Amino acid sequence: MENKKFVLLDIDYITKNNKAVIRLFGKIIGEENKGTIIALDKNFKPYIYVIPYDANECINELSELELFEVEKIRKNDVGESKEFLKITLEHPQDVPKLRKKIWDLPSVEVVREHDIPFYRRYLINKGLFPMNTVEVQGKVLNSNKSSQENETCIFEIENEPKHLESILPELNVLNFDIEACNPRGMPQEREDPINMISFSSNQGFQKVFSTKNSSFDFVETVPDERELLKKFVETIKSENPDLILGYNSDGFDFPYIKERAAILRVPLELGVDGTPLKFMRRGYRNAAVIKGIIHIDLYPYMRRYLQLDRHTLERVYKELFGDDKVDIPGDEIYTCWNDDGEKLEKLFEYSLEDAVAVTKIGEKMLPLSMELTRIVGQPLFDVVRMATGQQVEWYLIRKTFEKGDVFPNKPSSSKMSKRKGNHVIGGYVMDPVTGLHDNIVSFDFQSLYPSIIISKNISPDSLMDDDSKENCYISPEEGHKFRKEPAGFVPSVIGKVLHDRKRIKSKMKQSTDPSELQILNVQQEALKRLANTMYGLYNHSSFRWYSINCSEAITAWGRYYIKKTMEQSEKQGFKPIYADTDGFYATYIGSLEDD
DNA sequence: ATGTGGCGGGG
DNA sequence: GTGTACGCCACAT
Repeated sequence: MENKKFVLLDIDYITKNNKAVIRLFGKIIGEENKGTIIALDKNFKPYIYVIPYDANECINELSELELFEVEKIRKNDVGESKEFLKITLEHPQDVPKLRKKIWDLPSVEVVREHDIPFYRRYLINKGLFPMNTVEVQGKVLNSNKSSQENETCIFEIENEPKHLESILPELNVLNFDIEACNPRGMPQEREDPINMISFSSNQGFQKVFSTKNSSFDFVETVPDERELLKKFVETIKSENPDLILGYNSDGFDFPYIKERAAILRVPLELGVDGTPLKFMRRGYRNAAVIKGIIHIDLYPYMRRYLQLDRHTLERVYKELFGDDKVDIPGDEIYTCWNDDGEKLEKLFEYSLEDAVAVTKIGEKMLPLSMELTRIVGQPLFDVVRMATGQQVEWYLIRKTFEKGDVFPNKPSSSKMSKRKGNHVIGGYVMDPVTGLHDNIVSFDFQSLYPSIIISKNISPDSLMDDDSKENCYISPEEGHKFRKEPAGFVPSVIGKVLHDRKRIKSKMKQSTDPSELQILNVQQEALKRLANTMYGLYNHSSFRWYSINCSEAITAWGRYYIKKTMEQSEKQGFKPIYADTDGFYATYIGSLEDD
């Protein structure tokens, strides 16, 4: 038996002897023996829940199917205690195969928790958090070749989670960029070769591989494109990064490399387990996947984080760092490449600068996402590609599991389009009084909606549908009612998030260490993002905890409070001149009464 | 006003 | 892979 401690980078499962085996990819830190590790667990089985009309009849009907185990269990379903059947299956792929059959049984009302990818289920149920340290017991493989049989690990989480600041510097981040060109526009992967591949890492590694010569010593010349691609593979192997970053690498660099490598028959066995680069469809875009290395495309990421008119690498770089980087307009790259003097040299510089810019943007932006990863509890690869709403949803799913409850299903597409037809009145807006104003004062509610959710206990599980008017909060206008006790699921989660944030902010006041301050600031920003996203989700058609009543109640109370505050301010001698949702501006015209 | 289609970004 | 998810603007109806 070995004991190993490592940072959990990634997770998946493979099938061995018809059984699912979870693989945890990690990086050993804080020891001399740094390195990649793959830990295996074959003792975890998929399961789903069923709400039966009649439990015994249902067990009877289920016995026709080949299921591993069926068990009666009482659980809370959005505040309501119900009898469930927990059905354990042999293999994750049995779930999509059998759930429809099970759902169609006469004694089954509904199937629940049937759409959770196996690795996510594992992270949640084992209480594991990617980008945090994990301790495992058992036989453990070092990377390369996973041919050994019957490995088992028993997992234990470290009691004291490591601080991000002690993990971040240990991670090796490799950044890259490719150059190709075409006289008529965008290079075509079928005809135009790759001319350069640039690398830059957070450890100071900088190199450009090219099929042309240069006087720069950061350029290494190779005889042909085949060798260039081999260098690409070799560099990733020798640098052994934990993360690989690019800019539009999901949509351009990796697909281009894959196509060129296929044409030139260069194997792209980049994964730490030796598997090739592959693409996964994730919603409307593809994501390039290298097993065991976290690939992050900063382009879609920056689009979500920065509200800009354009998101070119140049534009984003200027926004973050204020200064311009060397830029060559797209249509001049062909001319530069076919010049053999100064212009070609400039292209080498530009190419490396792009990789360096990616390094710098990564260093600035990644701590926030790593922090979110450690809160949300899903892999960094997934978290950086998720909309905030999805991050919140996975966070709530984990919280539901921790509470011991069953979470809601995703809505069917018909339910979703029905929801889309519902419209909720937004925040109160008062058109500005035109003209120049003196003595302007601004009034702001600090996180108005999260506060309302907590103080009025607005949650699907505390929503009342009976006629009683006892012990509840009644919303203005529509008159939705929320039980005062017990604390609802969403309010208590938001409450915890805001409480954690408060704790971090007070820690910030005591700290003077700039690097600690920076990390703490990132943490509180991550928590703020989560808290501020939650209210709007009640009105998102695909949200598992969707509730039009909750949504209406929040904005109704919001309008009520801002109007009331405006009235109060008028009594104190202020004249509101503009209001929007959670704050207003007013001019001071003096006390109305003499005193 | 509402529906559908295309695009971003990469060289 | 226990999958299939963006958000905005242009343009047409």
